[in-house]
Amino acid sequence: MKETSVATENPTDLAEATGADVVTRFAPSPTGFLHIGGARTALFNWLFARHHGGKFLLRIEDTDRARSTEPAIEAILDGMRWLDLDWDGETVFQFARADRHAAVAHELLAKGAAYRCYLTQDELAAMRAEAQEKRMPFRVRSPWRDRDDGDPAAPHVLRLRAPQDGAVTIPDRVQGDVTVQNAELDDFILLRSDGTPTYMLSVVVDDNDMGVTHVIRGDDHLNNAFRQLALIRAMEWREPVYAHVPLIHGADGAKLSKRHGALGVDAYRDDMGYLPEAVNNYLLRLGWGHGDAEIISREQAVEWFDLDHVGRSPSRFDFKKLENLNGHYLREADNDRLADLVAPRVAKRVDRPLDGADRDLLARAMDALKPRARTLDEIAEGAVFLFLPDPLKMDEKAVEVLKAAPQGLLAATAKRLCEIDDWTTEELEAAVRAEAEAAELGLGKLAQPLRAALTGRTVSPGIFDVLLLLGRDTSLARLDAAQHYPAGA
RNA sequence: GGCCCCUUCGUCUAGCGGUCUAGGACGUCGCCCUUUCACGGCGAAAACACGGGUUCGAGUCCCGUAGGGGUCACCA
Repeated sequence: MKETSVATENPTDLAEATGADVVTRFAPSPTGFLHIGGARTALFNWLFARHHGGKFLLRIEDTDRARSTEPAIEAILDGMRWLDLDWDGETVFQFARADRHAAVAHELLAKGAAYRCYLTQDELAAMRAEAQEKRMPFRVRSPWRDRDDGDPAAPHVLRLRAPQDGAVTIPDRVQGDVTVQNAELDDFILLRSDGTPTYMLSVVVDDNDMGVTHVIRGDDHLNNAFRQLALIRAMEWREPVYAHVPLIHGADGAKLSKRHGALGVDAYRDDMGYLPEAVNNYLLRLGWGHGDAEIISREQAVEWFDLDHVGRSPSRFDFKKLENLNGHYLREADNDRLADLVAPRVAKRVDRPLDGADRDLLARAMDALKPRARTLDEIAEGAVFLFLPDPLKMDEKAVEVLKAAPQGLLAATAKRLCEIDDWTTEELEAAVRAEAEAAELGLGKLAQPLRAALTGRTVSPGIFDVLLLLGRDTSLARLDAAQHYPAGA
C-alpha cells in the first residue's frame, strides 16, 4: 500500500502504469466516512482484482470542492487499511486531473460530439416547470444542440451530443442485459459554465486513463452507466465491463442513510468492537454466496469470488449475524492481539490505565474470556473483575447469592485454599471439591458464592480459572472481605 | 409520476427444468454438556409474493398484478 499522495500529473500514463488484464477501482467521494456499503463495494472490487491477478486502484472523487474534506479522505483511507484492502499504485485524486477532463471535453467539442449550450438556469427552471405542469417527463432538450450562433464569450456549458434514437443495452455482469431508450437520456453537461468538469465526464476520463476494465459499483449508478457509455463511444474508447451491485439496506428494509444506520466503518471498529476479518466475512456474504460456505477466509474468498454469484436484490444489514461471526473470529484470534485491543476498553471501565503486567494478565485470561464474548466490549466487560480495586463492588445478584450462602462456607473454603502449597488449577480444584463434599453441597452451590465473592458478579469464567487468574493474595482477600460483606457493607 | 432493477424461511443465502416432500447460516424455541454465563453437540418451528401461461414436468423460462428499491442537478 502506497502513501497517500498527490494525484499523478501526467494522466495518459495511468493506463500504461497498470497494464493488467483486470483493473478495478474503488472511487469514493470524500464527503463523509467510509460507510458500510462503500466498504462492501471496495471489498468486491478488491476481491475481483485479486482473484484475477489484476490491479485494484483507488481514486478519490474530490471534484465537489465544497463538500470534500481532508478528514473524510483520511477516514476513508483509514477504513480501507483497517479492512486490509490494499490498493495498487498511487491514490488518484480526481480534482487534480480537471485540466485533462476539460481537454477531453474540448476534444469532443472539436469533433462535434459536444456543443456549447447557452441555456440559463432560469430557462432550465422554466422548462422544468412546464414539463411538470403538463405532467410530462422532464428532459433537457437544448435548442443549442442545433445552433452555432452563440457567443463563445457568453456564459455557457458544454453538453454531450448524445444519440436520440435507438436504444442501448448494457450486458451488466450482475443485473443482466439492461436496455434503455436513447430518447430517455438527455444531453448531459460535460463542463460547467465555470469551466470545471462534471462527475459524469471525470469518471469516464479517469476510468479510461487508469485502464479500468471492470466497473463494479452500487446499482445507484446503473442509470449513469448509459450516459457514460454514450461519452465513451463518442471518444471511441474501450467500453468497460459493468457490474452494478444492489445496495445494502437497514434492518427494517429502509435505505441506509446517515440518519439511519449508515455508520462509518470506524464505528464498527471503535464503538461496536468488531474485528476487521469478521466485518469482511459478513460483507462478503451480504449479496454473494458460495454454496453453504459461511466462514470464509481471505484466501478462500480470493479463490472463490466471482460476479456470477452476486445477488440482484438489495439485502438487509443484520447485526446479529455480524455479531455471531465476530464471536467466531474472536475465538480464533491471537490472545496477545486481543489483549491489546481490549486493554483500552478495560481501562475505560476501571478508570485507570493498564500497565504491562495488567496487559499480560489480560492476555493470560483471554482463553477464559473470549469464548463468552461476541464483541471486544463484551470481553472487556468480562475482564473487569481482574482489575477492579478492593473492596470489590458487588452487583445485586451477587449480593443475593452471598446472603443465601450457608454461614461459614466461605471461611471454610478460604481456610482450605490457604493451605494449598501450589496455586495451580489442580490444587485449587481439589481444595474446592473437598470443601463442597465436606459441606455436603453440590459444586454449584459452592461455586456461585465463590464467584460472587471473587468477581462481584454471578457470571464469570470457570471458578478455578478465576481463582488462578486472580492469584492467591487477591483471592483470599476477596473471600475474606465477602464474609463480612452484608454486615460490613 | 417517467425510466430501470428486484422478489426462496424473520434475516443472509443455496438452487442455474426433473436429484426440491426446497439445503445451509444467523436469530428463535427445546434437549444435552455443565460450577454461572458462554462455547460445543443434537433437534424443532420457519420460505419459493400472487395470477396466468410455456413444458410431459417450473422455485428454476415468459407475461401480467402487487410489493420493494434505484434514478431522474451546472452533487458525486
